[in-house]
Amino acid sequence: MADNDLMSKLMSLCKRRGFIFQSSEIYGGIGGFWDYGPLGVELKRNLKDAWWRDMVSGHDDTTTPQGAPSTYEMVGLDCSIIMHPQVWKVSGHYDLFHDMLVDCRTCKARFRADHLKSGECPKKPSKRPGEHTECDLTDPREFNLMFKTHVGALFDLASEAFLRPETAQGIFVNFKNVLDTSRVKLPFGIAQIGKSFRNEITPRYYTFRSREFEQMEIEFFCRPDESRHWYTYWRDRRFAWYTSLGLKSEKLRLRDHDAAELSHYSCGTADVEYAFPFLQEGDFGELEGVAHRGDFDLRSHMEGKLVRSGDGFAVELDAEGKPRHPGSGKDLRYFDDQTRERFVPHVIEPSAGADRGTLAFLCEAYTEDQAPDEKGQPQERVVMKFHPRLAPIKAAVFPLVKRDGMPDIGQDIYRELKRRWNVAYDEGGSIGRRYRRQDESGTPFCITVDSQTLADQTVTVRDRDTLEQVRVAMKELSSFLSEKLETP
RNA sequence: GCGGGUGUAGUUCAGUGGUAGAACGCAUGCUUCCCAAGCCUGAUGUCUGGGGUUCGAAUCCCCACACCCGCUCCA
Repeated sequence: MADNDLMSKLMSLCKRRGFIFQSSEIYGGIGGFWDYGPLGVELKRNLKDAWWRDMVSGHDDTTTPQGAPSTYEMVGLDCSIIMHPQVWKVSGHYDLFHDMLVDCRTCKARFRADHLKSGECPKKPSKRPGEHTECDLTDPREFNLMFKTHVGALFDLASEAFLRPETAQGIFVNFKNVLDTSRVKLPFGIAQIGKSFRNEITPRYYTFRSREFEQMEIEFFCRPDESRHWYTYWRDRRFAWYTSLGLKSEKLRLRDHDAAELSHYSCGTADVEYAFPFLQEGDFGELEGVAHRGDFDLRSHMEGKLVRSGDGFAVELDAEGKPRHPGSGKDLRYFDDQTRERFVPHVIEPSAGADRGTLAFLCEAYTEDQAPDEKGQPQERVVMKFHPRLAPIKAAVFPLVKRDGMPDIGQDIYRELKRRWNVAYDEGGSIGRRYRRQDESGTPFCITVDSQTLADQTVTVRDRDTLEQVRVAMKELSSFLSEKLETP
């Protein structure tokens, strides 16, 4: 049984507190698109920043990470959303995402229009679609899972272009540029964070399956004979990343795809999956796919669109024996100056959904527990237990009361801390109310100026999860928070 | 894409043809020395949208849209 109760409560909190809004809400909304509010944008940005820091800018390319075959390098990239249409023809997305389909109104089956003569109607005895008397086929309709647009003011076929359905291709088509300009040597990774667009038939599950979404992707290039080892390294490393940010391991799982499930390009894929509350008990939803893509992508962009052929891949040919979708013809091979070999590197692709990650951390953070009221009676409390690195607001500063100069001291502290972190200042309402407000925002620490502050320049720091308070000298606050917030 | 449900204040909801409501939240001020307190004052509604029926529609009818649920799909 899915936990719909939890999901409704989380969704109303996200609206109430400004994490997530429906896109274009005042006009009735638009299906499959979502906006992040003031707290949501901080949360999602923190997630992306943590990813970029942990995978890219903080990467140490002089030390072999645990579990890795060797040291490696890592660089970043930021590619355009609209690319040359040939990219999508060669990558296979155009053919896969762009079909004329026929639906049967009776049996609800869907067929490719060009497969009607070879397809099989699900009704028994087996016949071709349309051959049963009850069959009620629609006209062929265009299904385009890529968003189409036009480049330039002229709307004709030649100007047709697509919003990218994945960020990966931008990395592959820039492979040579990066090689030629950054001095990287194999093995190395190219990372990118950016928006992608898929015209999903059924957007569903809050922000989980959206039509516009953000990906955090690495294309990791390595020698073919080391690729298996790198695949397991990345698979395990990426799984561990989520637990390090607070997803409980029993709600996470790493699932290897079986052969039938593998994508057209992949010779090995594992998903990092999370037990979202909107799914049935025992079901998991994908946060990230880690795929072994072999040399499929670089080869495609050299030779043309590939199709499976025996155990490997071959360029798909048209009726005249020419490539159906020709590649760039550019040599995208890597030259190893130690071994004097020239070859197409293999690719390991850890591809994470930033919105799905954000949603998983929201679900994980939502907690109801008990906190005492002013009379000491336990009251229900809603608290978002974000990992400190992800928390939208890192600390809040309160004067206990609005007199005796406490607001001035509180504002001084606020201004000092604001130089390093996103910090809130609040003097409205009772102290308990202000604590609870920050609990729903997921703020890990609340700093309160009280009468003792006036005497000895210490403040109380209240812990979001334990409710415990410690006294800290004002001048130690910055280093105190630094240790609490930035120690992994 | 199919079927079911829902749509009223920021949130949760009441309102069944006759003046748009409650609680919480928010804002304001007083009080308050540590966990949603008390009191003051106040703001906030395209009743999802569009059509129709009616003297009159949040309420009845039709059409759309959005979200939730179950199938289907997930390259």
